[in-house]
Order: sequence, then structure tokens, then C-alpha cells
Amino acid sequence: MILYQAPRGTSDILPHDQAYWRYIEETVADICRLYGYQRIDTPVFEDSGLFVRSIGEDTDIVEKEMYSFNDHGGDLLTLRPEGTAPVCRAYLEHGMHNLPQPVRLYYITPIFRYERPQAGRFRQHWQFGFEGLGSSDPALDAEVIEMACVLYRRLGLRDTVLKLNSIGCRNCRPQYLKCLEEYYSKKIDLLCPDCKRRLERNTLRLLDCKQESCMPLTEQAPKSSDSLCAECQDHFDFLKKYLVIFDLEFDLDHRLVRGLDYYTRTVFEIQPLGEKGAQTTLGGGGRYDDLMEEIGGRPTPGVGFATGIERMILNIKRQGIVVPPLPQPTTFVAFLGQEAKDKAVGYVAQMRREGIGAILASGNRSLKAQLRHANALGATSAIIIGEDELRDGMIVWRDMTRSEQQRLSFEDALKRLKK
RNA sequence: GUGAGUGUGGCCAAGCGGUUAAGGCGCCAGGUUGUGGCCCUGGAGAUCGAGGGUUCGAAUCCCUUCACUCACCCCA
Repeated sequence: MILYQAPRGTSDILPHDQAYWRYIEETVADICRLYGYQRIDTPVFEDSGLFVRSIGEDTDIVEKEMYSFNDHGGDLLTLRPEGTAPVCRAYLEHGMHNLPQPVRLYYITPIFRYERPQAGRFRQHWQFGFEGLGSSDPALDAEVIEMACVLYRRLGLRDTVLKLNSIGCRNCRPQYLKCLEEYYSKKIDLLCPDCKRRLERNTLRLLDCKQESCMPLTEQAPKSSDSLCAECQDHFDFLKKYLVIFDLEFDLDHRLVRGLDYYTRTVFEIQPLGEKGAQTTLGGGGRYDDLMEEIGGRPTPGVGFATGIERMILNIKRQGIVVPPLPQPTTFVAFLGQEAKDKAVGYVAQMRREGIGAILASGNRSLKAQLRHANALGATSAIIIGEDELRDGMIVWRDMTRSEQQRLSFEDALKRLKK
């Protein structure tokens, strides 16, 4: 029996899957270049307080999903459970308000949440996300949303839906929450146990309940988008206008509230069409105008988006999208006998010095075995050194795809390989 | 945290109480003297997830435990 395996909810990304990762990383980097977003990398762990304050005490993440620990100095630290707060922390810490605003940043990083794993859900997963910081212009919201949609389109992911909502700001939301509370209090006997608790602690999340019994209630519930203050209404109207200009279709969903407390005004999610189950969200985000203040900075608005890389790959595979293959090793070097092996060792070193990928046969196996190996590796060509070649100062250069070969000097073979 | 399903060599998988636990993929080696991809032959590799119990006898039955998978909650 094997003594150790990857911890629950984590997995190894094996070579045969790397092509998917590179495909996404390259697409992401290209889009970010196109939209002027610059990469930022923040530590894997942060002060626990950063997450507690920004995400919210009464969220699932803070209540039961954080990987927190005391280090040897007694600091309470937490493995990053989401990407936005660290970026905001870095913005404040490095005085980025002195840069031209808005500051556009992106990250690609592992995320840790203690959850029960299932399809498309892990304890460690990767997220790609980007944030526009220092502007409350609804055009920035639109840009972020459009950029997210373009990402999926570029990856080849079709059949996605964009869900959109506005949950107001600290001026208009309290009043809305009061309405909501009143509405649900009257129906308290009909609520599921979870919702009774939500009514006490996190009213907004009542809308999120998927229980059969609560569904009809949420349908009738007051909508946040009907209670927006003038500024929020304006913001939302402009956003929708820009989305139309971008030619983006969106579904207004008054039940969309998101699971993090820091959102204000805009919230959105992108989901694959036709996938059932609740964990299929590809990505989501929104505006968080109070977050910087909450973690001790000057008031700084922001809007962002994050998407799960494993979920993108899951959908890429489901939709049968073919990703570009990783470059294969080019030339395999086979030999017969120790003397030839000595020569081969020198040759591969020289090849690599000149930028030509080379793999030396292992051990002292039969030529048949060596070529079988070359074939299995997908080598496009092979160099063979036997006794005759050693004697004549030549090598055999074999084209593995065409099954043709000829004798050349090593130097001539090098020239060919460089082309 | 709750519910369901599954655990047999690296992977897939038969076997469901009785002698040395099929088969396929993969790996290794051969098929005459220095040559791959197809084919043929052979080989290595399994304390049948772990622990306990029932039995003359268990991979096969029972209990416990662990892991994995899927679903719920919630999220990416």
C-alpha cells in the first residue's frame, strides 16, 4: 500500500494535462496585455484578519472554509481563500493611488478552501482574476465583464450565460435589507432552517436559497434593483448601456447576490448553459467600493472578476475543444557500444548548447529498444551512432516521421536540425 | 457538516465462498547478426484499500475504519 497520497481535494497536474494549463495561461496573458492589465503576485498566505474583515464574518468562507494557522511567532495566518483582498492590500501597501487611476491588475494563483470535494470543486484550486482599482466609472465594470466574456470566447467555450444584478451601496442597501427582512419575517414559518438563520445573520443570502420550499418565496421577494438610490440606479443604467454597446447579452437575475460580503452595486456571474448543479459557475465578480476602507485604506472603489481554472479546463474537455499540443522533444540520440556512447554524450551537449533539443538513450539497450523509446517519446528525428559511424566519423540521421535516413557528418546534421 | 455509490498489479477490468486471482493497455525483453510505429512470443509487476470477525476454507459473507467519487450546503 502506498504511504502517502495527495491531500484530500488536491491533485497533481500531470504532464499530459499541462497543455490545457498552458493554453489558458497564454490566452489569459494575451488578453491582459490587450486590455492593459498587469500581473501581480501576492503571498500564498496573509494575515487572517485581512480575509475576515473583507469577506465578512458571516460568510461560509470565513465561518468554515479557511485554512488558518498560527506560525511559530504566534501570528494568525490564512492560506488565501480568494484573490481580491490581497490585491487590495497590495494596492494600499504600495501606495498605488499615486499611479494613474484606475490601476489594472491581474493574478493567477492557487486558492485554498476547506470544502467537501466533488466534480469541479477542490480544496486547492487555481483562479485567474483581474481587478480595476481606483475608479467607480461604470465603464470599468463593463470592461471587466466584457473582458471575462472575451476570455471564455477566446478559449472556445460557447454556450455561457452572463447573469447580472445590482445590490446597491451602503446608502440604499440598508433600506432594501429592511424590506427584505420584513417580507421574509412574515413568511418565517415557510422558511427552511438555513434560511431562518440567514434571516438573523445575512439577510441578502436568503435570495440565494435553492430549497424547493423557499424558491417561490424568493421569486416574490423584493428586488434589490428596485430599491437602488439614484446614484446606484444611474450606475447600473450606464453599465447596462455599455454592455449593450459591447453587444453582450445578459440575464438580469435579482437572486444573484454572491457569497462574499464586500460587494456593492454590480455583481455578475458567468455560467455554462445547460449544466445543472450549483457548483458549475465558471467565474464571477463585481464591484467592491467599500473594501479598501474596510481594510484600513482611504476610500477607493474597485471592480473585479475571478474564474476557476480547473472549471475552465473541465468545460474545455466537456466541449471537446482541442488545445494546441506542447512542443515535443525533437531529436533522440541512440548509440551502440560504450565508445559510441561517449561520443553521443558529447553530441547531445553540443546540440543543447546550440539550442537543439536532444534526448540521449538511457542504459545500454539494443538499438531496437532505443528506437522504440524514441518513437514513444514522439521524437521527430534520431541520430544513431554505431561502430561504422564511429570509424568513419559520421552519424546516421534518421527522419522518424518519414522513416528515411542517411549518413552525414555530425556538423551537417546540426545544420539540418537548426533549420 | 449531511446523503448515496465505489475500492482487485501504473491504468482499465473479470472473478461474487473452494486448488498457483482471468484478460486488455502500458512497461521490459526477444522474433538471428546495428533500426521505431503493425503483428507474434515471453517476462516483470497484486499481502484483492486497511483492521477485525464468521467459516475446514474468503478478493468473494458480516462489522469497523480509511480513501476516492457523486450530490446537498456554498462557491471558482
